[in-house]
Amino acid sequence: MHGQTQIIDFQRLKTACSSCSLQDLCMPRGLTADELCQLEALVDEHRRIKRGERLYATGSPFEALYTVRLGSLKTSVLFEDGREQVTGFHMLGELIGLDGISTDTHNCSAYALEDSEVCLLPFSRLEEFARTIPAMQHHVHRLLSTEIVREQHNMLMLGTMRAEEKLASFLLDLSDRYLKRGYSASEFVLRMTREEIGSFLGLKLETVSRLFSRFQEAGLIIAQQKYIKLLDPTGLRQLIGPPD
Amino acid sequence: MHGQTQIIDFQRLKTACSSCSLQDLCMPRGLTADELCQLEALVDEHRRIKRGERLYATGSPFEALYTVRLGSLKTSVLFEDGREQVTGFHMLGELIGLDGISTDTHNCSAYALEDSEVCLLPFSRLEEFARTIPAMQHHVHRLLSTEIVREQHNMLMLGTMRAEEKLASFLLDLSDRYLKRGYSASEFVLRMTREEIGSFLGLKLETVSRLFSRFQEAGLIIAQQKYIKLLDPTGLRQLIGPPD
DNA sequence: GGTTGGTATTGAGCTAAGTCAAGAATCTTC
DNA sequence: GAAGATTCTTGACTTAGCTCAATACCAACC
Repeated sequence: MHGQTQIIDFQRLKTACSSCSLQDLCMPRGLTADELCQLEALVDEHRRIKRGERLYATGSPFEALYTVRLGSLKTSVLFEDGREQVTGFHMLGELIGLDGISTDTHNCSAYALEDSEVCLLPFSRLEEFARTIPAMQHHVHRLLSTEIVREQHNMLMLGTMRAEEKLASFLLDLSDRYLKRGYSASEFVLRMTREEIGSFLGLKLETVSRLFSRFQEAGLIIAQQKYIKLLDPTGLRQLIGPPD
Repeated sequence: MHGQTQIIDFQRLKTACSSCSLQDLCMPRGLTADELCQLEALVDEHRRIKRGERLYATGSPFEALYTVRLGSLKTSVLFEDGREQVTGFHMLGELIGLDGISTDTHNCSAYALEDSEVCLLPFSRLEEFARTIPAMQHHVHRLLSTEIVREQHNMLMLGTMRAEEKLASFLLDLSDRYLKRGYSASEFVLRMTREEIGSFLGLKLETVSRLFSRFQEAGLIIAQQKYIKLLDPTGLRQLIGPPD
């Protein structure tokens, strides 16, 4: 079993960053061939995570960042009394684990929403690399800062939006991200449950479910369980705004 | 007027990082004297902001980070339709502006809550510095990551807490931060309005006001407008948890 | 291929927090 | 130090979203 994993990992190593279709998503543009080569040496492993399995847990030692290579994950923070807040859903090319740098310990947990695969970037090596290549250094700073901005948007969403607006912007955001990855922007299959969507949006699962139904009645979407089709993205966009 | 400002700034420059009481708060431990000296060269200016004035605006070009040297600030993100979400209140020694790295443009705005003063750290120079001193590089990464973790906590708060819990943890957090700065943990004057607290917590100002009154009736605090005294921090802490 | 357990939908009723509004306290400024 | 402008408090009422509960759907796995 372990032996087989080794073999698979070794094969995957050959399809490294330079030939990876997600290169643009997770790595900076404008690296020289030589620099790209060094970058490849950085990614020392791929890891497979089965649906529902955990990639890392809150409190576990931080060693590496991960980029989603296949599938999708969620990250969530836990409160002492068991309450959970999903802090993000992550798809192809997206980077996770940045919160671990702070204390050398992961500050959230990451779970696979479906069978997934991630690239592993040992952070100390990334730091070394960044020291020698300014473009890479700046890229790391940008990645961290972009995560801060993303979370600020989530705070805006959680703090100021009504349920309807939250779900509409959630769907539009997903749609956008699928589009950027070459998938259909109007038709997709959700990888997360109503409860996870609810947790992310600060709503209860029943509310999420009811809203899906309401959006469907209004002719904005088709929602059959996890299957979603956006019929009227403009209409969805118009939902976001002052109640009026 | 401008001349005078120049003189004052020049005087302040002399009380640079090496003799600044906030050194531990905003800069990494374990720099050599020489490194500290280089660090000082980095901070090229102090800036005074009067109460209510803006330090930087969303969309303005990002050039520098700022550390609070005196007073306090708030940062907030704005939604197209005018809704505002306060993303943080920042006091002595705290660093702001990290969200600007992402797009070379500020992604939130910063306003002084009282007459304040900040140290200005030009980011490109900080990057240069970080390239030569690994401890500094790691410190920058940590700062960014810590901001991510802070925002994750805010998301947890916004998404999962009841009004009562939000305000209790807000007060306890403030108390903590005052304590770390050598002020009283149990008695302080709020620098922000009920509306700003509400925006930060995802509540309306009336709700905040009512909660202050309720906490006071319950003997947990004394709240006379901006003056706050925590009578029973343990009681406040017990408010946070499942409704029971 | 039927059983089981997780997931989703929908309804009825409740409640925490919001809205609107009026008045009090405090700060600002001339 | 009086007038005006903010900010804060409190009350009465409304409502969006929650809770509880029952049923339906779907996927996984003997």
